[in-house]
Amino acid sequence: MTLSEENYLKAIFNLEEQTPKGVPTNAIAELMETKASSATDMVKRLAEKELLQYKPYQGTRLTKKGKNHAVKVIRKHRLWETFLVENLNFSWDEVHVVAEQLEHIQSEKLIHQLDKFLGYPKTDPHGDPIPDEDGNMETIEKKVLAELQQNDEGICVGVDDSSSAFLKYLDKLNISLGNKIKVIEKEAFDNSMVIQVDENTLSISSLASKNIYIRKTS
Amino acid sequence: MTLSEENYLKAIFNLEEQTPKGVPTNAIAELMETKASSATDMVKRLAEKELLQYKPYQGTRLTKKGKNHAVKVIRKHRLWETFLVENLNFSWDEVHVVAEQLEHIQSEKLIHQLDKFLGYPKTDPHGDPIPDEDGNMETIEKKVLAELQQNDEGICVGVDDSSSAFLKYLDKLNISLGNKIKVIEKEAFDNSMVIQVDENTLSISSLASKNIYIRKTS
DNA sequence: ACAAATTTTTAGTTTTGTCTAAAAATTATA
DNA sequence: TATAATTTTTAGACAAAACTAAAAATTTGT
Repeated sequence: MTLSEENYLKAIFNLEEQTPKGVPTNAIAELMETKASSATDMVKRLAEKELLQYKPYQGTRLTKKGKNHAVKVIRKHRLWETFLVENLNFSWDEVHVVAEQLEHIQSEKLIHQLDKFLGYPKTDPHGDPIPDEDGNMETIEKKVLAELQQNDEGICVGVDDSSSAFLKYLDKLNISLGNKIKVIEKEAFDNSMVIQVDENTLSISSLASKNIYIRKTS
Repeated sequence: MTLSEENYLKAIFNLEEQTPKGVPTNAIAELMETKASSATDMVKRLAEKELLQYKPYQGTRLTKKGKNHAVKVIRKHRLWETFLVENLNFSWDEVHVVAEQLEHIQSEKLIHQLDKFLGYPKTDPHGDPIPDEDGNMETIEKKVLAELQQNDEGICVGVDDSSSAFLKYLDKLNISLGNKIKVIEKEAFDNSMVIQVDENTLSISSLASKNIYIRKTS
């Protein structure tokens, strides 16, 4: 399994959650920042290896084998992110790029021992669940902050980790995993919110509130 | 700088110590377990990038730029080996293969923080010196055990890490870094030795004694 | 010094993963 | 339901890194 194949597999895995009836080639190409023709080529190769099913023009679906492999890569990615934040003083917006590299290191023992070293963490620094050795992971019932109503309360359990600018912004607002968040006011006009984070009161845009995941507590 | 280029650079760096007047293409090919024609191709590419000087049929020498880069890779390799042994319960014969992969991860911050995390170690688990951020490393004055005479004493400061079988053998004999070793008897016939390792007395072949490095203390 | 042996290079292919441009299939629209 | 717009695939090229086979340069042996 090459590096490139692994990256495509991971991308397709992530896309499947949103498009359960066959992932379109274009979506893959976009996420991989490449051309549709390249995505077609790769999808064909992965189909030969029985990592996914592919019918021309109908999109693809990972096979069990492909899904297993993707989950393994995700497990590695999230364990490394945890290590970087917990032990090497990385901040949560810096870890992604490095973990993208580390996730491809091949060694069963390495990842087993890393997991043990970290104390078998259940979630990574962005609140995403870490699969165990058998590929099972906690499903964290999370809502987007934007969906909460006035006086609703919850705990920040995750963020959309795709944008490092966003993560830096959250740092500035002092919002991080585990914070208790209460909706003080919801502005119907632009969907902005006034929220209370632990003891701090602050205002947050609609866009930002759509990227913060909450586990409701009331 | 691709993965392959980095591996060649490292190989050439290691060969230069033994062949200071131009590294022959064949030697590179052999160490890289590839064909001479491939080595020629790569050497040409590295020469274009000014990482080494190359005149057809005359062998190559790394430039300062090439040497710098090679040392950086070696630094990463040895820091990772240290991490694997100290924190992830790897034994010294298992670390090499994994470190070969980890040494190619690109992140200044990662390696800086890893060094700090490990407490700025001076040597790796095989006793080889770890270069600092500026590329400087301790030169450890080491002799091969085979050269010692009867009643000479020393401390085990390194081993030839190329063979995992050898490292496993040393584990069985309970020889590891930092052990005090004394030559009890030297057999002229086959150059085998009877040595005392800490409190243990044992016999060791000529071949083995050529692969153990000692810092003499008497 | 000259033929033989060895080392090194060149030339031509292969594989992986990408690209552009054009063709084909699908979906949307009027 | 034709036609237009969009999506997807095919065909043909390219670059990196390897290979094989053959040619060229160097070194060795007598």
